[in-house]
Amino acid sequence: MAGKEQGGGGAGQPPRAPIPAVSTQPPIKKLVRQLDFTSAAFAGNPAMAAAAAAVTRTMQIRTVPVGYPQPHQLRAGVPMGVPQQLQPRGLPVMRPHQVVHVPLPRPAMAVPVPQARPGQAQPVSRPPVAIPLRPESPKPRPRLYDGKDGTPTKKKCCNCRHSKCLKLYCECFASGVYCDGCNCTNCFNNVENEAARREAIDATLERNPDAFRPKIGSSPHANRNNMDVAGDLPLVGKHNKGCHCKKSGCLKKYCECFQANILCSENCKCMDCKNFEGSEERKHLYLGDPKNLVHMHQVTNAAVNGAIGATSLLSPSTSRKRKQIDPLLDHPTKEHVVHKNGQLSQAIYQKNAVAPDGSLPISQSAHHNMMEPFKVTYRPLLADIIQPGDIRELCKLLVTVPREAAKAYADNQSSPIDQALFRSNFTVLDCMIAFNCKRSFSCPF
DNA sequence: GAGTTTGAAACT
DNA sequence: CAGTTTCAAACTC
Repeated sequence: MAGKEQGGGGAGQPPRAPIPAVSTQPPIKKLVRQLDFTSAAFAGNPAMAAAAAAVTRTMQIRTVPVGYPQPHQLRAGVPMGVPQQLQPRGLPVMRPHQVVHVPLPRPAMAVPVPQARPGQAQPVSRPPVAIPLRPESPKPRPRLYDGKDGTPTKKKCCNCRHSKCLKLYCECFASGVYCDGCNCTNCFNNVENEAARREAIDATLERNPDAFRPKIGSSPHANRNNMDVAGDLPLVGKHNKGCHCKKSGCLKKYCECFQANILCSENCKCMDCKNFEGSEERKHLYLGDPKNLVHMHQVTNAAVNGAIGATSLLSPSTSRKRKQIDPLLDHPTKEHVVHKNGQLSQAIYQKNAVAPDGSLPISQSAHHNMMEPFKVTYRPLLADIIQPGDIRELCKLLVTVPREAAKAYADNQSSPIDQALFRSNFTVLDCMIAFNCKRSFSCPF
């Protein structure tokens, strides 16, 4: 009701507290020993330097810290919304290009950020995440599925008529952006109506503290290696609330899961769902329309790059939705399937496994009350980018060039320590390569 | 572009 | 929490 929506405390608020100290991103965590491919050891060998640089880039990709969206994903550095634990009644605040440490309940995505108010304690129980605030508008939270071609696009224009663009019906409002150039009527989602907007935000948050959070969160079960059978694509994250589709089969954009290019999960309460791993309908949908494949690739690229949340890249995911229990595995509840801490035993991983039909490895999850145990497979992050042939070429390069370089280096009277370091670097590197070559590559070092 | 369908959000 | 209504996007023609 309108009265209820007016209930917030927007007007007359005390001045906002200053934004916490400008942050810098924490140092990138090194997952493996960082190899110094830029060292002088390669200075005289362009080919080697190039190969080393390529490997270094690969390693850097792997070492993007969890919870840090890429800069382009932070176009949605939105000042609207959320961390209720921090700011139950948070309001949008625009500050020019500032970065704020914000405790996030879920370390996955760029989340609209309310600014702290004076007198409100800043909980410290959650790791801070740097989120830039921008001056002009609340920018939308990352939407991975904006463009019809899958390209993450600038925000949509709404066509609201009755909601004043102050309800979640309005995509702009829901995304945390002012309406700008929209086709809406009687719009209150603008600077001129900031007070009303604040109240609406308050009311919305009152109804649902997570209202402005990304709907597609990083699933604790999400698996970066979860590849789509039909589209040969990773399907990361899952809808936090799940969809409730009845007629669309979850294969139309009415379905928020489908729209976000994720599979329905156990969170969903949909009927006649066809948006699950292995679904023939879904497979045909994508295979039949190359544009959809492009869409999925583009969306996926954004997701893998962190828009959905890096954590989704690190843990197994729910990707397959099934409504029957695997008779071979009689787990009565999902708790038996999904570990409480979202982790799965390493034992159930099958590295580089391939589905029986020759398709890419699939991950499985369950649905609703009828769960199927995970049979998660593992795939390297770049498995579909770097092909085995590429690896072999790289291996050749890394075998031959270093030998020559090592010889030249040794001949150049380098110190034993330098030589040892030089060799040790390639031992680690070679192990990585050998792993990616499915152990078909014998380490020459 | 108008009308219909759909499902999320809002409401009771 | 479940059922109903409202709403706007997605879809169809």
